[in-house]
Amino acid sequence: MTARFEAPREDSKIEAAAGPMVFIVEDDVSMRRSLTNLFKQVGLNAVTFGSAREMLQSKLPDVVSCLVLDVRLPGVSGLDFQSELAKLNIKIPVIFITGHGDIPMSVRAMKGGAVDFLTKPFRDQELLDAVLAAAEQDRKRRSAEQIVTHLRSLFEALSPREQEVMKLVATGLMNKQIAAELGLAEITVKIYRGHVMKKMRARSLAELITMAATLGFRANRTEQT
Amino acid sequence: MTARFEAPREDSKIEAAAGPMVFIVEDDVSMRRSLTNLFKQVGLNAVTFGSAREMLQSKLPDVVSCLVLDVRLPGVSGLDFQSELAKLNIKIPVIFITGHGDIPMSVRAMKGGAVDFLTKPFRDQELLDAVLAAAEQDRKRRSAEQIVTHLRSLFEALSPREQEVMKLVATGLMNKQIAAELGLAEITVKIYRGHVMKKMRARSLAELITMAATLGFRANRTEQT
DNA sequence: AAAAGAATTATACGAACGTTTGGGGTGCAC
DNA sequence: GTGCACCCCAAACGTTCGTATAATTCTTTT
Repeated sequence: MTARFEAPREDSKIEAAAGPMVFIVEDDVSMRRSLTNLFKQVGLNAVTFGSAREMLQSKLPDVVSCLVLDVRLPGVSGLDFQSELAKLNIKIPVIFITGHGDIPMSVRAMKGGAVDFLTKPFRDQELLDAVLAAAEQDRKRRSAEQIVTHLRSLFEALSPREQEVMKLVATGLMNKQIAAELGLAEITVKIYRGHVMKKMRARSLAELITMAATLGFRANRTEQT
Repeated sequence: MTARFEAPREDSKIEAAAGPMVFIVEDDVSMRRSLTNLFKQVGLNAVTFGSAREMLQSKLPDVVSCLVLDVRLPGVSGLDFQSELAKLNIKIPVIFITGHGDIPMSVRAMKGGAVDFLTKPFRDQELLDAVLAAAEQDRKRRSAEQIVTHLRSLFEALSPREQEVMKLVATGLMNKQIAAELGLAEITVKIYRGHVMKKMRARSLAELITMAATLGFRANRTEQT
């Protein structure tokens, strides 16, 4: 092991993508500070906001993250903010903390998909456990979502005809039937089908069917509702 | 609106399979009675138990149902009972009711998958709404489960060799490759494959692949964990 | 205007699939 | 021991699939 050049360790501009991020929406300044300290101590990247609006206005980085949210906030309440995030299709896992909670509040939060609902005072470890669980949940969701996003982009790169053919192939129709359905010659369908396999990078019909299923094309009447 | 004959309302022997059933586990006798009355009034079939053990000992009918569960019970607590049901793989939706609840309790219940957590006193309508939602949830779960159960029974009716072939077909292998994998002649694989299609009642490869996916056979590395 | 890509079809051929017909053998249950 | 299910294979034939070659038309991009 001779001494050699290595990539510098202090390139703090890259580390943004390192660990999970924790967003904190909390109006109480001292609480905010203590939360931030807690997270920094265990190496978590924490970013704080004083209100829901503040957080919505800043553009959130696209990394594994979770949200520690106070229920009682100036302006929109934490619970309403949770609904709002859902409506905006922002799927960040939420951990509520509150000093003045009640049961209906916690139930509403949990129904809304919250990871946890902690009442002050709580032990640091409780919050950290919740944050870690939330981050893990977000990581899984992202990795699943990334797959369908990738597939969708491949699919959208298909020509319209190719897309139609792919859908019908996934339905289980034969080339002949697809041709009839689309008013084409069978040979044409075969060619588009070949394009589909190449462009979707499917190495077998089984893979293509699986992709189609992932994209939400239903093959048969296996399930509904 | 002329008077006309209608199906008789009193055929109580058939109605067992009619609507959803509501199980009630509650030790307080007067509460039990009032709950029963409430459900009867809206045409729901209610069955009560005084404790968790009582309910576990009676054999539950296999119909759409839900469980209204008091948190504070003699013997096992409602929350422990919920865990126990999960461990026993009994997936009945649970609605908690309690007179002496706190937030950690409700959070644990909701994390455990409870549909709702109501504190006494609650409005009748609140409980009814929860029960209806729970029943609907159970109905969906059952209909989904029934499909995989059916598929599994078809799959298990295959001979061992046929099962192996089906798995490999679902993987996207060609007959030739399957033959090599299993040390068979290609023609043999073709024949088993034909059996698989018939016995699984698949009318196309696409359907078979979908079935295999439903049964949990993964085709490619599309997703994990 | 030329290039590029889409949509479309034809002819042709080889590979893969599916089924039928007709055999072999084993092992178990009645 | 006869029947039955499973296991295994072959020859043969027809169908379906996949791809290559080649061509026409249209639209869009450069």
